[in-house]
Amino acid sequence: MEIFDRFQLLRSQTLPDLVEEEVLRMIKSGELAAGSRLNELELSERLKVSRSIVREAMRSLEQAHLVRQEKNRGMFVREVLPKEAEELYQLRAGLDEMAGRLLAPHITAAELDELESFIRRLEGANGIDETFPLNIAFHDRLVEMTGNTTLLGFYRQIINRMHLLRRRSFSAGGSASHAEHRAILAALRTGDPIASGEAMRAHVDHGFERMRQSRAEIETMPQPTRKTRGRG
Amino acid sequence: MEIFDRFQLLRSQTLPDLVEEEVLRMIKSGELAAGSRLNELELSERLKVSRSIVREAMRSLEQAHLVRQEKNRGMFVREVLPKEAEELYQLRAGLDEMAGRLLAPHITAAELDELESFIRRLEGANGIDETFPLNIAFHDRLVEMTGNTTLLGFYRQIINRMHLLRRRSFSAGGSASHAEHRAILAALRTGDPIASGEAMRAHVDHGFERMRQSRAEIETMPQPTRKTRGRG
DNA sequence: GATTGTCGGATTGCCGACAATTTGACAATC
DNA sequence: GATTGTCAAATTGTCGGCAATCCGACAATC
Repeated sequence: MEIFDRFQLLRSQTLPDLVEEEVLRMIKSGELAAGSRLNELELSERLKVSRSIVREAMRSLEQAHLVRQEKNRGMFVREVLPKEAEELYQLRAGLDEMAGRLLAPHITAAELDELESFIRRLEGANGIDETFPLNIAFHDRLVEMTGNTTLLGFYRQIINRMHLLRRRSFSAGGSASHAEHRAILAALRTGDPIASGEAMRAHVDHGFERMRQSRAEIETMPQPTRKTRGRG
Repeated sequence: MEIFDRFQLLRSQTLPDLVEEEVLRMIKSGELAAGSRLNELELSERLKVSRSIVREAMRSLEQAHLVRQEKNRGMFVREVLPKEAEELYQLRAGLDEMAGRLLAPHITAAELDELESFIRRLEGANGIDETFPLNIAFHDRLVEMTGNTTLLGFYRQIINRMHLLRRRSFSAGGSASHAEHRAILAALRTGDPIASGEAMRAHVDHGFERMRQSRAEIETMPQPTRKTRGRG
């Protein structure tokens, strides 16, 4: 690591930042399941920091809607009910449409190549453990290319919240998905904002339908629950 | 206040929540100007709480992009530069367009009346101190009517951040604005999602242009600055 | 006189301790 | 035996204090 990077790190990273990052990682990876309870003392001991640090980190995650605090009762990883899941999809569709509209007019040849490379890797990948992160990265990069960092921030917030959905199918692959990726790329190539936006929106809308299907087939809708996990 | 409300309050409100609320109010009201420094000790003494409480509240506001923390140097009310201002407007335009699309198909007669009442009051109001909060309330209520609480949450986050813009013109009135409100209402009355969405988007886009104009006339673009205000 | 070194007050980063609340178990009462 | 009262362990809410860092002032050096 470059000396300048370390300098920046020491200068900017506080313990609460690191704890927040770690808990976010645990939520994203599924290590911490939706609905599970977070014990302050246990967390602070595991990460070798004081409870104050953990509490600060949790405040941030609460604002991001990833955990919820009940006064005097503790913190819980949030559960996303079907209604909210649909709302998140609607929002993501809106933002992705925006991204397509914004990006199309000024995307470069190099960027088109980069996106195509993502798509090729996605088509070659198999198993959700390979496709899932690649798919996330593809869409993240596409939004990043718009140059609108505020949009990117909101987009990531939505994706983070979508990680709370039980099934990872919210961003899974499949041949239908691959075709849609190609359609997005084709639209961007023409430089048409409207067509690009619509290709993006269609992809998200179809993704929502695929999730509903797979959920309907495999499991019942998740119900709200107060039940906490064992504390061992 | 109802006994049940007080019960709910005691049950849910923590000190950090109250502090966060208060600082948010101060930022919105302009009591705390963008760029100004926040002294932990001073805040904690003024609000009669410990520094830990203030720090927790600030973590939340930081996640909401309303303040920024510099390690060992303090917290500052964020400044929104022109690039970010434009991005916020683009985002708001996107979300408002979404709101129009979502609301149009199922808006009720009572809701149309309510919105019209807002518009009439806006047309009768004068001075930014009257029009500003009314205008905010009108748009907030409209988004709320969509029933998409997740959308409403993101929308409010954007509006909060827009309060950091120096000139309140980001949501000011004017006869042009009034006409656009009428156009939105008319579109919603027809129940057409596309037309309603476009009316909403047009209103925000024009609002952005109005802000740019007034800023170009009156002041130079705000520059990034490290300078802190006096500490008295 | 401009640069560099040193120091002290002010402020933040972090921690451990105490108080308040919750929660489940068990006893008491009808 | 179902309800109510009581208690203790576990956990969270809040606080004040110590250490580390920053920052401006002043002194020293060239």
